Amino acid sequence: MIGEFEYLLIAASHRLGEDAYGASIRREVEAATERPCSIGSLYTTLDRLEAKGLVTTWMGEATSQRGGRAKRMVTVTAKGIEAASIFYRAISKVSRDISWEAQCPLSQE
Amino acid sequence: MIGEFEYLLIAASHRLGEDAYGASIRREVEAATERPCSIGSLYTTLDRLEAKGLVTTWMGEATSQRGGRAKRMVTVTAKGIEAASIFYRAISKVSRDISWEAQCPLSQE
DNA sequence: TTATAACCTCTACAATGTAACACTAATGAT
DNA sequence: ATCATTAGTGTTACATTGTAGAGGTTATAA
Repeated sequence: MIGEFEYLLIAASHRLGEDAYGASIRREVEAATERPCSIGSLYTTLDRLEAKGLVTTWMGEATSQRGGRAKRMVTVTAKGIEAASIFYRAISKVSRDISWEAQCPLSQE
Repeated sequence: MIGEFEYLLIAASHRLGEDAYGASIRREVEAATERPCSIGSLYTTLDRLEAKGLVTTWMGEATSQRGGRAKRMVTVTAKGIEAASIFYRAISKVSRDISWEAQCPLSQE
């Protein structure tokens, strides 16, 4: 089973489609989690996902804009979609009927 | 951030309410993931959740039924609900607009 | 020719996930 | 009585994931 962070990367990549590459995925993940995602975490996990065949990556062309370094593009494989699907289904299933929010107006310890 | 398995335990415990204890939580997790959940995984993770203050556990009475050993009862703390909520929100947010299922009728490699 | 911007790589370590195996305490059957 | 069976829990060790830090490349802008 893939982990939580792995799922975040796969889902973010899938959402981004053609525009999925290291830095954009990172921004997407940060937007979803509302907390910083370190560069190291991201590429390390991307490497692992690729090793497991859940995503494919390749280096794009350098673009002609300030800092236009070549990007590491990402595509989720069918196997990756399958893994994400299983993960998501499990989370959804165990969470059915639960509404985490609004449990306690003022979160007390 | 809590991990995926930790989330499964918290959510299952929360769903079970008064009936949450080791073995019942295990069954709930297995139902959600559709795969076996080893005993060791369960208690090890339960210990960690308790150490982090995300759940409270205590030993119940032995019941008078075959194999009626004392159960380790579990309650999710406010802090645990908070953590689960954050996890769930992140997953939901990054998954918005994605429908994993029905991507490919016959999952090809 | 130096600053700044946008990106990627590598290394090491901490936290989580997981299985195997062992143990306890009750009932039911012989 | 004693032995199998059922329902539970605990411990240890190791594999997999999560995460940060520091450094390196390639481009434009000043």
